[in-house]
Amino acid sequence: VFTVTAGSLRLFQLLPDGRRQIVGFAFAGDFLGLTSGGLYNLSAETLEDSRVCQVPRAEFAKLVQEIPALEHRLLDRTSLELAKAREQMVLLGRKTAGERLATFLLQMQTRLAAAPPGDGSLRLPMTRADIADYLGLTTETVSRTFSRLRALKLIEIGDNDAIRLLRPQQLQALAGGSYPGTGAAAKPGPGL
Amino acid sequence: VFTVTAGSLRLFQLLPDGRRQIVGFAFAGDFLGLTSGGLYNLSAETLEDSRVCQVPRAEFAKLVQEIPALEHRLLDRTSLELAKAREQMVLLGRKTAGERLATFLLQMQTRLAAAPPGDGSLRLPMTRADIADYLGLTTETVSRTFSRLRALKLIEIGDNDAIRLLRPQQLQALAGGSYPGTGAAAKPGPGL
DNA sequence: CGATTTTTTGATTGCTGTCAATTTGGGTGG
DNA sequence: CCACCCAAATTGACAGCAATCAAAAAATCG
Repeated sequence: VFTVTAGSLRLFQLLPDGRRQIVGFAFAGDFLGLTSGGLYNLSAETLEDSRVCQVPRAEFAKLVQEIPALEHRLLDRTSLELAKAREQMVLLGRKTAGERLATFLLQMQTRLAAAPPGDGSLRLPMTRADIADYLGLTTETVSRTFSRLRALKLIEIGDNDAIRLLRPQQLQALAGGSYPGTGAAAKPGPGL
Repeated sequence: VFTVTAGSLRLFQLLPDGRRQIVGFAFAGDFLGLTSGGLYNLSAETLEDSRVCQVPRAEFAKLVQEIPALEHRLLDRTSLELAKAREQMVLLGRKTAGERLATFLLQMQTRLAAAPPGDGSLRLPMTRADIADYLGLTTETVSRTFSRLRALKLIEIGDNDAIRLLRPQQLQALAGGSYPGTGAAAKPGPGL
């Protein structure tokens, strides 16, 4: 069980033949390690010099028993992670390359709002290959799509990896926010 | 907050232009409704005649307060859902149509192991369109892939929607189980 | 049994992947 | 400080899988 205190990690799974899917990135303050039965392990690698706080699982379990509020918070966080995972499923299942990258940039803007180079730009700690494996694309497509967004004047790419979002509202439109359908419960189905 | 007591539902999100991503199916015994802040709503529709048990959110919250063990169970379930969502991200981001369908059939075999028509076959309650929107494909591709698997003698399709998995081990190989990478924590990154 | 929806099959397009080459950037050692 | 080296990123040409467009066949329903 870990907490990230500085830096950033990529969380991913591999297929037997080496294909990789990055299921998320972890930044300072993020929590890792709930495995629900030990199966379903994730792998994690640092993206840059990082620092994590490690807690033995047994000790953590004791801590949870002593402080019920902790479990409450944990459930809250996990539910949020689940919701984000589902958003990502929408992205991976239904969005085009341009929409994926726009969504990603807005995500990163939200996540990295505090830290980056002061001015409105983002410094992405991950490589194009990481972004590709996160968005279900290839490095080449990611690169091409960056170029296309730059040509459209939606973003600006600085000398380092600094990226500036020029027209957030247009990016937002391109990203295609997902919708809460018509109703919360059973509607058009056969019968209930 | 709901619990499914009979039947089955599809859980999905929509994009503004109508594209749909089904993020999961719910069967008898499944739990719905943790929203972590109200944002991120899912939509749900029945796939067949179904029955759910509805509990007002306020009442549920009280119940949770009274029974701490309930929250523990809830966290466990949610963690499991998160793990499954991540598996699905691997499918959506990195698997081919054939691999997706094979994975799906094995999933359904696990889920529907108890109920279906006694003999080893599955009765899928969802349409080809639902399957397509769950696997990030189109109806046509799903149909074609079913035909291909049938031609390969990996499955058999009965009169109704009954499907029999002929060679589970080959399907398993095709599905490409995902891997727990090399290490659990930071490895090849720059430094820690 | 006719009407409608769902599924299957076919023809073609196109987005993204693959293969390949070039350019850029960062790090190292002279 | 600069030349060199290597990894990462970009760009180009081409191929392929799945999407799209279209139509036929099958199943469901009233």
